[in-house]
Amino acid sequence: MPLPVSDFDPLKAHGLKNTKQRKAILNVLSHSGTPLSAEDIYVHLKVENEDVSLSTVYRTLEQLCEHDVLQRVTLSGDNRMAYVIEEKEHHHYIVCSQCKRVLPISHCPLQAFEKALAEETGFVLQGHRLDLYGLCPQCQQKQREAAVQAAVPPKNS
Amino acid sequence: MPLPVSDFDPLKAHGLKNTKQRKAILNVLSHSGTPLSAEDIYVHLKVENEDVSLSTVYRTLEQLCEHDVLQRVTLSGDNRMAYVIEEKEHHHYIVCSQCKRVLPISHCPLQAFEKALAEETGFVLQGHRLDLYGLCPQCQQKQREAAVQAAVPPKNS
DNA sequence: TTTACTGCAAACGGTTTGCAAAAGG
DNA sequence: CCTTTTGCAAACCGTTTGCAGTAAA
Repeated sequence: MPLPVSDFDPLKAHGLKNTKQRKAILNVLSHSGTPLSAEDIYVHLKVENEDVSLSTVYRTLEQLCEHDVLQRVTLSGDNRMAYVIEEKEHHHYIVCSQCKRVLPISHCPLQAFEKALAEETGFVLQGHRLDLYGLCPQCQQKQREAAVQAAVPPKNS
Repeated sequence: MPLPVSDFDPLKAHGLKNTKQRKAILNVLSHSGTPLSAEDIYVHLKVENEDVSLSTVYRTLEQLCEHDVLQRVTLSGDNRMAYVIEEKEHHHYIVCSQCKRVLPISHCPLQAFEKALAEETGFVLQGHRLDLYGLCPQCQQKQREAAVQAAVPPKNS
């Protein structure tokens, strides 16, 4: 359940001007559980008749990333950047390679690995990028149905 | 130690014509332990006075990926695609966020995690993307030296 | 000789930027 | 008012594509 944005105002908190456009962008992101691209946000706003130019979307997103209000992520099989409201807990995503649905994953399995890796390589670890892809239950189901369909010898037509 | 490309010819093996350009591209990749971008390869060839157009580089890379001779990877903090000779063993990379040096990591820690995740989410896992970033030993050293330098009160300007 | 391949230049898609007008504080 | 911020259009950068010429088999 997304909290109302107004509860803690990231714009005022960072000395940024409180414009209609920025509020609208933050509003879209705060109501989406998953990362959105600039274009996603742009069309979302268009649908809601909030008129914000694409460059403003880009500029706002970048600015909010610099202030650590948002986080940039890049998901498998998509050349675009995507953005989420910065969460306190670190987590990853699994993307359905068919319908592109994105599911957040709360647990990150890499702490132990990073520690071992640091010892082994001498690197000081600063972060990582992990995302997974697969078929979501719904698309598996569709695929099964299609297979059954194909197995039936075509009657007429 | 990179094997001579000629040992097993991926071009002939896949019914692709054995052109000078393709051999040159494969040669560059087989002598690089780490992923290279199209541009990387292009300039590499230019330096060696092998004249290959950038579009040919792109077309060759894509083709070889389709035939599973190469693998596309995308590394943190770089919007470009990079390419490596396909290895039998699955592995990942750690990138130095300062000097951009890339170090391959042989062990992948995600098998167990994927299994658990499949059970938990109902997804059929198809793959993942993981890369790590940090500071390499050399850049840590440089940073330490810089810190010492800064600690000394500036004598004469 | 046939077909695959190459180089060139132009197109493309996502992102960034310069500039003059508009709006926040 | 003064400073940000905005919208527009043009630039940008990595990548892809159409096409006419070239080279492999």
